[in-house]
Amino acid sequence: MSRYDPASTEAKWQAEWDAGGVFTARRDDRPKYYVLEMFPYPSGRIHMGHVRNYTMGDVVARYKSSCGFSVLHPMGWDAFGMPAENAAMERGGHPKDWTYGNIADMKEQMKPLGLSIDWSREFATCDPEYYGQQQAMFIDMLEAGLVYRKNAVVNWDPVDMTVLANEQVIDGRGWRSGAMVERRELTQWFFRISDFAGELLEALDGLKDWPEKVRLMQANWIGKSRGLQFAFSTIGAPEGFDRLEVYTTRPDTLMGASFAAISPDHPLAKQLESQDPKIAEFVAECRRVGTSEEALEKAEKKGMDTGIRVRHPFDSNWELPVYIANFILMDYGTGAIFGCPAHDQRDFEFATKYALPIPAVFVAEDGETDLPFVPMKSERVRYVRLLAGKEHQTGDEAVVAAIAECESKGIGRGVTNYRLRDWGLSRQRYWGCPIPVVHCADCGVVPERKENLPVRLPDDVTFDKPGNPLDRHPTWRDVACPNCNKPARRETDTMDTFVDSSWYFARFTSPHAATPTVPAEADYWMNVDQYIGGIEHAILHLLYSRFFARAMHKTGHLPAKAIEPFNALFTQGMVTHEIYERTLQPFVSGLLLGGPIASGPIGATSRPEYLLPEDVIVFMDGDERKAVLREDAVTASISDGDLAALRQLAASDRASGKDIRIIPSAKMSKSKKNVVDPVSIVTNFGADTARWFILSDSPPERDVEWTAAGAEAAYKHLSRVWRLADEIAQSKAPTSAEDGALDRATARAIADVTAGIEGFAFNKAVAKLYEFTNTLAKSQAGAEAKRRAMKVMAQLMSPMVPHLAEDVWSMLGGEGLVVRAPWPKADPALLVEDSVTLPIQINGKRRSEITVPKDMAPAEVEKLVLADEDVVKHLGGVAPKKLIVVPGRIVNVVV
RNA sequence: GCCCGCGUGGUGGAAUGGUAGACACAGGGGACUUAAAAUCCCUAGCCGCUAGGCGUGCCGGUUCAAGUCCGGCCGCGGGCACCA
Repeated sequence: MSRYDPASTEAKWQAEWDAGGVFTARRDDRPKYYVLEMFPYPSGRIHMGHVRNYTMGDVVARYKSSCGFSVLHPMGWDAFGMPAENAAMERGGHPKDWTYGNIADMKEQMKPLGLSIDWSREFATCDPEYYGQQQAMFIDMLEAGLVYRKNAVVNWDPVDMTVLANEQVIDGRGWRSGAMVERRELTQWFFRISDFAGELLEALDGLKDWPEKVRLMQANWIGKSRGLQFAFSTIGAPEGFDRLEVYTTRPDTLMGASFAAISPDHPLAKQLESQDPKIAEFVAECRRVGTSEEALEKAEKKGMDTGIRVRHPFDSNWELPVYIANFILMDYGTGAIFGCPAHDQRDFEFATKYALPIPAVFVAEDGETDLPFVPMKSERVRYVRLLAGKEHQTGDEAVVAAIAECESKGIGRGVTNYRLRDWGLSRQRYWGCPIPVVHCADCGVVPERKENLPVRLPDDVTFDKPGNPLDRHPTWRDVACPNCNKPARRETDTMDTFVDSSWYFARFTSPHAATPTVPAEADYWMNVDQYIGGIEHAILHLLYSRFFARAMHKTGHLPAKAIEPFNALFTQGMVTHEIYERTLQPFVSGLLLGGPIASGPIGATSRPEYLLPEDVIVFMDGDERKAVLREDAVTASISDGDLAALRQLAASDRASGKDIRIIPSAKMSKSKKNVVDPVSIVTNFGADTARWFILSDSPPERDVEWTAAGAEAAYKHLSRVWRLADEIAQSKAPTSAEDGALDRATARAIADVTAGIEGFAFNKAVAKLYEFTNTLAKSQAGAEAKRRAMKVMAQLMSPMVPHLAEDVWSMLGGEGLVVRAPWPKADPALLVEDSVTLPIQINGKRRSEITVPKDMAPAEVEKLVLADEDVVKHLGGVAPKKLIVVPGRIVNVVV
């Protein structure tokens, strides 16, 4: 072989690794290291986001393996979910066939990437072997009181007669029927995650190796608040509603109360609804908004006076109206609030809209009172009545004082509240894990017997009409009660797919066991030492997994040490690409009369058309980047490099209105066609090029833009390393005076690349490898010194570009496979520099520099600085006021 | 609407509060070649002939010293509980 040829060598090395069982995880006496990337949904095609995710995990896995750890690096499939059902509805076929077909396709696409995955542990969440164990745990959790049933609202499509996911509701309408969506109550299963709210919040402090922002997002999501819960006494309310409980985080603003408001889902609202058609109409209108918080918050704030009044707790003569308002959430607090327009933006808008008073809470000595959102002129501001005479202080203190005062007067009590709601897991869909219970007229809800698990999804279902096919499958649905054996109905709801992904990491420790986990295996492998995935999972998936680990511990499926299952978390950025768009001309029959079309699109029927990156040629026209259709260039026999011809083609496109616009980079998406298929990159350049490019340039946590130029540059660099290794392997140069310098550069490279990998700064590790390559290529050292350096290069590159590393290693006669070689260590003696160059600033501006021995005393440095020619020139005879010497870093002369 | 993050040359980015722009892409110049590709070398933030000045989204502050810390804006992105 005389040139870099990934097409032939990559497959060869992969076969050698497989044959040697290099990546099979083993429980032994080495310390273990568990690396996990968030497992993929089997959509059918891998995309660059997957490549980035798995490459990062692979770097860590291979690096840790070289460092002497017994590494677990598994892969599986998050295989239940709506897309499979949608595919069945649109194209026919069965979700199962679609899903397993996609898994096979994706695995085939992933294999050539050369990932160090232990494929013997692979599973899909839709395997009965997996979801059967999930059902067993559900039953355990039911017995442990961690699951319960209650009513909850869903999006209901009244035309299709089916439940819709939030993403299937578009502008308040069902995505297929177009009908206005309604909210409807169903009895559903819930996990008691809110019981763990305090614990899940406090434990965040211990997650030192999680990104700060993820911990903050979770803390905000859990939303701990301290407030006052108290009851208004009501006037004119229906029987049983003589008190109205409200919760407020701002009891100090109680004197600013203007109205009370309840959620449309509040029991009082429901009671009124049945009595008053006008209220019924309003509540129905409120329910036409979707269930998502975003939809509720963005909707126009509306309310309706119920006619009921409540007495202010501080003054029984002070009456407040009770509204039903569409922005009050039933799930938070008591589903009822008091409105304080002077101190809450939303309440202010509401009060303004319905002409309600805006009472003051504070008063200044000169009589100035607080107006909504206008800073007060007076500095000393005191509360009115409640907390009377107290100066207005920071929020927390005032709240604590207000709660104390209210409690002392017998008005309510201080309570701690959480925003976190229980996790509703019921889904009215087929392609999910069946909830293993049976509904019996006599016995109620009865769990399925464990020996009957798994409750398998039936295969004979159709998707020709909307709704859940399990509901209309009598032989599956109608069963005998496991308790009394009388005819009963199986639960037809399935579990939220988040349940599947909340414990898969634990299942990987014993993927095919007859119990959910095996103690010895879970003890050895848990926790996940490094978890890697997208920031979009920062809240839900990670919070649910943290809850599930606790629930699994309570039910005996995980050891206590695993209740925080992910020791370290890394959230990677997205892969983006620029977008190529042009205006698709409407089809015009006949001749376009009247000569050339002047400019621009024709009429209103023009619409944008997106083009795949592979179908365009991008080039520079002066300072401007332009693009033409590759097919047009080929037709006109224009080569990629013929700029003049490309410019001319672009100009003629422009004249005819079919010029291609380049839109700045955005997340790769099918609809915008700005996707690059990893398979074609691997086919054309090899896996190592894809891996090298995706690791270079951008920091892993940030978005990376895929560019063809960048991919080619990566390939060129790898080719250069290959040639350099080839050259060095054949070199017979004698030892030289430069050998020592190269050894020092090698030590530096080991230290820097190791630091880059350890710190999850792969882009910096890559940059250091570029530097090391440049140094080695220029070095005049002897053959032996160069071979030493090049072998270290192979080892340092091995986690990132493992195939090329094996090539280089074998060319230089390295022993065995580099994948099995221990990570190189830098000789500390070679890392020490004896002298240091200090920049000299005068008033913060760099004017000169001096090179001094590393440990020179600051006083000595000062003398040299003041004697420096440039310093003397700049000072112009003026004595400096101050001289700051930061040893080893910088000198600043202040005049 | 609420919560979170990000903003540095033409581009991706580097920089324990201490020389802003490492490394790379694209660009410019050169060598090699009949020519091209490939490869190698040099160059390069902006303004200025130079001296020098200006520069990390904008405005202000702290400091001997600010991309980095603090306050206020602007712009872009992610999440919002039935998408995975």
